[in-house]
Amino acid sequence: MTIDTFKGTAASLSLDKLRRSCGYCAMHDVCLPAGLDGGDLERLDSTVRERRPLDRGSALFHQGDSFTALYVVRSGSLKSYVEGSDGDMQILGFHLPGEIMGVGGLTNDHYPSSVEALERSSICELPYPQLQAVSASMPALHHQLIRVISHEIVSEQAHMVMMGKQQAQRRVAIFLRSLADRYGRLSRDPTALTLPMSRGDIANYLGLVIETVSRLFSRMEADGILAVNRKSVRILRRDLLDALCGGETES
Amino acid sequence: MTIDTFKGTAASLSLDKLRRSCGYCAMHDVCLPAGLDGGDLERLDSTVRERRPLDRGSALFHQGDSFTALYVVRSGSLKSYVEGSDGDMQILGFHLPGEIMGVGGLTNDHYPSSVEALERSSICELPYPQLQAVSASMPALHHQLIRVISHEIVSEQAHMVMMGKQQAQRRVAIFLRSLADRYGRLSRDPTALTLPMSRGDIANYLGLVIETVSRLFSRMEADGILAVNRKSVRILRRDLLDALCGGETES
DNA sequence: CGCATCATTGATTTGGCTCAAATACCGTGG
DNA sequence: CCACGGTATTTGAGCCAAATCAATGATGCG
Repeated sequence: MTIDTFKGTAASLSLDKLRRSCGYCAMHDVCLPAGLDGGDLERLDSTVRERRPLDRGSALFHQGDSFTALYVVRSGSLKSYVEGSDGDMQILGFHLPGEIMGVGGLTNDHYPSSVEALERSSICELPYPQLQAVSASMPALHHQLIRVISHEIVSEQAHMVMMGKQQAQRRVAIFLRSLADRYGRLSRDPTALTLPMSRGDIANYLGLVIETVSRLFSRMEADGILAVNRKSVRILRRDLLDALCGGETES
Repeated sequence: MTIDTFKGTAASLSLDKLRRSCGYCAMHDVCLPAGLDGGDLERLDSTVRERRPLDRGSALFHQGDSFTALYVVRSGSLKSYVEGSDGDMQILGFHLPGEIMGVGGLTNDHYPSSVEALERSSICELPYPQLQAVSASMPALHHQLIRVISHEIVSEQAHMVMMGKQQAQRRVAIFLRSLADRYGRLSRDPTALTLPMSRGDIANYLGLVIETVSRLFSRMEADGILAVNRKSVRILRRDLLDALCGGETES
């Protein structure tokens, strides 16, 4: 392997570590380290731990667990949600590679929501004490952390706009567009979506019922906007999709 | 004045300044400086500027303005909202004394929402470059800032739960309870609310129409839960109000 | 005092929910 | 490989909570 030529010794372990490092991660520039340079990147790397992959349906943490770390999706996808005492749940968001999870826990000592894998997913763990220690002497990381947290706020606000008064079809359209754009940023084909979440999850997230989502998928397919097949959705007419989204700005 | 005994000279200016300082501010322990000790507090103070009061209806900043500062309500109240290109607006939140505004701007260089005074209000301005400089050498402030931003996320999530699938009456009940609790934290009477915002603002914020809010106020009055008179709302039966809110946790 | 805005109340409509059923899909075990 | 049971999804019919439409009443301001 060519990598060995400049990082010669102690083969498998260090190679493995390198492969897992932020600098070589495919998410590099859409993730927390975006904008950090070499030295800083290494110091951040030293605080990142990789957890063993989560299987579909298993939890990264639960609402009420004590806050210990922030997490970033490395691969796969997850959902975060809160559960009321009466057992109803509300999905707050879906997390794709490069996206951060657990920021709600920073303000208390407990996570205010749960996060669960939608498919087998790998996760980078950033134990908060270490992250704090490192960022104390690294203004760029510190600022980047604040930016990432603030970005969460803006995304949530976009979601609130959608939940506020938009029609069901527009909600679905905005959801698909947002997903397509996030796929695009990950250099995946933004017209060929593979929805990792169930119809029920989508409906819950959008404040609709499952039947409505299903009907709207069918309708948009009949209108030639989508080709829907189970979990795979192909966007045939992005222009029409955008039209359905109306004048709203997207996340 | 007793204050002069330990901060003797240069009468009016420094007294004025003192009166405006975080240490003497009534919001002290519900605001950004909560938990900071003497020395740190003074250094924070040096970055705080007080803007001249905003009149009802005037804007603190507009969506799209370039980001320069965070703001904290000192007195009065404000609303933040976004406007779609088609002119529709969605209110994202109301801001009472001690609460922070503008955090959405941290992730971009522009504020993603507008903020407007609901009544004559005074505001503390925290120019971000200075705040950044000061917090770089003050881990406690830095952490506090992150906590405050994270708190915004959690509040928004609570709002999303409400917007998700709650009945209209529950939304109104949760809104009133949240306001009452925030009044309480400000040591105001949490049973005697003075709503600084219009019915239209409330309706918009809750994802309802104005008529529905009006009807529900009337209904809750008929049920003996509230006494409503224009902008003043007295909570007569907090227990019944809580019951309407259901098993949901509040912000 | 008169105008303009805000709020309340009533009548009617409707988008999305609920209830109900059929269909497709998936993993499992024979 | 195929049959089977369970789950997820789609589709249909009717209903309901809240929206819309329409006045009327109250408040505050110039």
